[in-house]
Amino acid sequence: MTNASAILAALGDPTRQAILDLLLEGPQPVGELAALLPVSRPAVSQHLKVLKEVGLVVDRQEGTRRVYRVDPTGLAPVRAYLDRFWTQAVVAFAEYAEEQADPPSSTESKEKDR
Amino acid sequence: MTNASAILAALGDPTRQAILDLLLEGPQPVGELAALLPVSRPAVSQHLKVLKEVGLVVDRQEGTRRVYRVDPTGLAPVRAYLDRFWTQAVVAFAEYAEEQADPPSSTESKEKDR
DNA sequence: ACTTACGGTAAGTTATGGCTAACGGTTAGG
DNA sequence: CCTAACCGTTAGCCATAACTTACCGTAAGT
Repeated sequence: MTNASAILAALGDPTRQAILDLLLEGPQPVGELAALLPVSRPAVSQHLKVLKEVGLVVDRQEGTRRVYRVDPTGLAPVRAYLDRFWTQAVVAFAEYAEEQADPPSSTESKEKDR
Repeated sequence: MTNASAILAALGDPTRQAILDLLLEGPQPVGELAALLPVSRPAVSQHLKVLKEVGLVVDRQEGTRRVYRVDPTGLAPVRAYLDRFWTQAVVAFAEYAEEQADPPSSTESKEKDR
């Protein structure tokens, strides 16, 4: 499942975010991406390697060029992770709120509520 | 809305991920977090500062201690961003697949399909 | 008032990661 | 077969950010 942490780390870099944004327009070869970005072609290659390792993009040999495209399924782990995170956070907040509104066994009227 | 890129960058660091995971168990003071992590207390403070700036956590003074907890709403921008990303990726893939299955106006039988 | 506990901040060091330049490998085309 | 286009990989440089140590402020407790 390519640990969600690794995917988040990959998504953390702004250049990789830019590459993914470009690939959202459609599949593109490496040279094309490099031409649209303020970094060199090898830099793009390295970023694509990272993105490929975590499963966010897939590549395809096309003649002498290598065309990359985003892999929709690659985002599944992050979505699942964030969903878990979301529900957990809500639960934690609910417990916290309840604990605030309904003090179980503490001095009841020590501090004013409003 | 604290740009989604900034939140993703914050989520990229493994130590911050660990801190957030701990905070999912419930609100905790800084010292408690530092005791559970392989880094010093100031390091935790600095990470909490970053997490707070992007809106992923909120803090609350509690006596001499400062208790942090995750803010569920802080994740909303990332969820929105990833949702957009997801649908875009699916669209891009659909166009790509269609282009593969139904070559519009290219040399039709130049390469073998199967 | 003094002390203790707790945590944010600053300064300095270290390490990680992104970038470029150079090289090599592969594919198509003449 | 030779050349040109395209791209992955390596080595090395450099910037950033993660970490520690030290210091200072604040809030209780005695």
